[in-house]
Amino acid sequence: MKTELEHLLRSAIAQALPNCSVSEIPLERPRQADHGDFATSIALQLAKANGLNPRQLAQSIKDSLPPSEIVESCDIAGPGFLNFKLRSAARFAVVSQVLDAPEQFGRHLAGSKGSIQVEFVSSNPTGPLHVGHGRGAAFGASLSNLLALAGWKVQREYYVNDAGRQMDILTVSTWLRYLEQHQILLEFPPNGYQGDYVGVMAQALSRKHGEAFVRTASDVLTGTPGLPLTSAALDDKAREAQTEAHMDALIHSAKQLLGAGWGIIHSEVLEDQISDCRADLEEFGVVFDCWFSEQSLYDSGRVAQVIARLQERGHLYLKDGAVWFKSSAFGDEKDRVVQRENGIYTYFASDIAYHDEKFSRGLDRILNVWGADHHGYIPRVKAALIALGHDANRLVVPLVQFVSLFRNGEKVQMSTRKGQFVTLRALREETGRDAARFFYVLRKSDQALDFDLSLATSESNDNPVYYVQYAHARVHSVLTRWGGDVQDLAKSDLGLLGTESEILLAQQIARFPEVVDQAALDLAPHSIAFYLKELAASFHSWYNSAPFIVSEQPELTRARLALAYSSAAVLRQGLSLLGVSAPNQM
RNA sequence: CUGCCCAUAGCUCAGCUGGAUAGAGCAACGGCCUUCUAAGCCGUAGGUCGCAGGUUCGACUCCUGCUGGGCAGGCCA
Repeated sequence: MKTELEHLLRSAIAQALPNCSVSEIPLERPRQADHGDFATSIALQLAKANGLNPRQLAQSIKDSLPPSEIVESCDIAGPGFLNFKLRSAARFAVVSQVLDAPEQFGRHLAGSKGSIQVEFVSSNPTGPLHVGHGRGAAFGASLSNLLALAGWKVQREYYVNDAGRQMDILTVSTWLRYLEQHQILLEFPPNGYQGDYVGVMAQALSRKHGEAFVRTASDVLTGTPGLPLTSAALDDKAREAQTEAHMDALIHSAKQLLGAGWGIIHSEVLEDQISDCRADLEEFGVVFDCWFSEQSLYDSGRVAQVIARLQERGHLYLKDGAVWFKSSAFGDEKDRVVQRENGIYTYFASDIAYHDEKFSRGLDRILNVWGADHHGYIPRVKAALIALGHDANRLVVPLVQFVSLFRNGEKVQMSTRKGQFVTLRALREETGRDAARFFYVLRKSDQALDFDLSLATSESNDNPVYYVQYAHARVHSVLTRWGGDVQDLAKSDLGLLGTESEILLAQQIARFPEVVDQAALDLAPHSIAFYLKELAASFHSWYNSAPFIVSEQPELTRARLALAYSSAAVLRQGLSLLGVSAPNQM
């Protein structure tokens, strides 16, 4: 409908202004009904560029419009707007379009926009996902679905940080709990992982390996500086430094004492965390095509190779014993270390390798969904890509802001440090998957989110999830009451429709493909959630305005049910983008 | 100190890459169930779009400055 109008306008403009090339024609659905079904300000824009009177230009565009089946009238209004009113048949044509192929509505040919990778969540596999990861998961999954519908070939990826110190700390933490369970008592380091899941993994180690990993306390502590005493005359900074040094020494000691056993514990702990994470996300309706291992970049030599390439291109230099990347030459605010004084690569080094690997896959676009606290990291990654000769504009990094939980109007206190964070699993258990998925995308992603648990769990009309789902359930309830064959609805006489609320609802339905396109362009799944609320509102309003089933008028009944059924189909389609179910009964 | 994000109705937030009289949900007030699910609908009221300039036919939208809040600035990840 919209594209047809665009064609009409394009041909009219070509005739009215033969020498003018028009790239894009803005067509909007006016808020006010008396401004028609569609309006365009194109005459205002072209008048400016060509030094013409806007209203006169609008008139000549109008006069040049080719005849059309769909246009009832075209009016010039205000300073030079062109307002189009559609014929009734054109307004309701969308109903048969939806009924003919519900799954195809709003869908572009798969891959027609190109290929895109969405990397999201990518949390360290060092503990359960919490509510912050949940937002990244809900956003990334919904965005991926949205992009797929809009015609992108989408690759969903989770980057597993399975190399590096954090994994070592988790491994040591598990081992220390294991030793505890075997009566080897050591003070548990405050910077170790405190959660209960660590003890659970330790028990699993005992079941599988018995006492194979038991060592004496004095052996374990050999070579460590010990933990700083709380009463010691050290300032906070020095105490923290010693705590970290103690952890590093513990890791070193554990590797020495355990030999091959270290690798066994490390890999079992990792496997445990990844499978737990995967299961958690699957229950949340979030599935990945690829779990990409950071460690694999080291194993394949990719990290060393990419650093060598930067070296060859002359973008590295030595300073204070470390290897620096000259990122400031490519837009970063300062240079960054890629290889430490001790020879170990930084996280940044493997990240360069990872992004280089991504860029070698031949994807048209690459999205990294990151927590907003990582925004300072973007310039250095782009700098590395540019330095390697890539087109860094292919990389886009949507940022996801923080989540605060509220229960009964009070903020739920969370602190990652003390291990007091609410897990995604706990949130799902409290609110259910549908409410959680919907609430997460109810806010623009770059805006901090206050998640109202009381509202999400309330079975009241305040709850937007139920509001939308209820509209869908009502349609199916009526269809059941009617009892006819749903397949017949496609053959209904839609000419019988035409009340104000019916027109409004049909317009809402017709808007879906436009909303999908725009939301995909903006990387904004929240637009889908807002649209669904509006679509549901239009439906509920119509539902209350008149009964659908009129026993003495079977044809009218059929036409109305066709409209109702197409509403339900679009609601289902939209909800599925967000990973929310569309129940037939509530 | 520097960079990024945010500021819209009493509250929580939309506002379609510059358009017509700035929208929705809560909360407030007044109505609608012997009829397809009231988890619903209809109506009333509520605004100097943080402040001050600038760009132009036209600004919530773009630019500059200011105020107020969030985040980030490691040889951590």
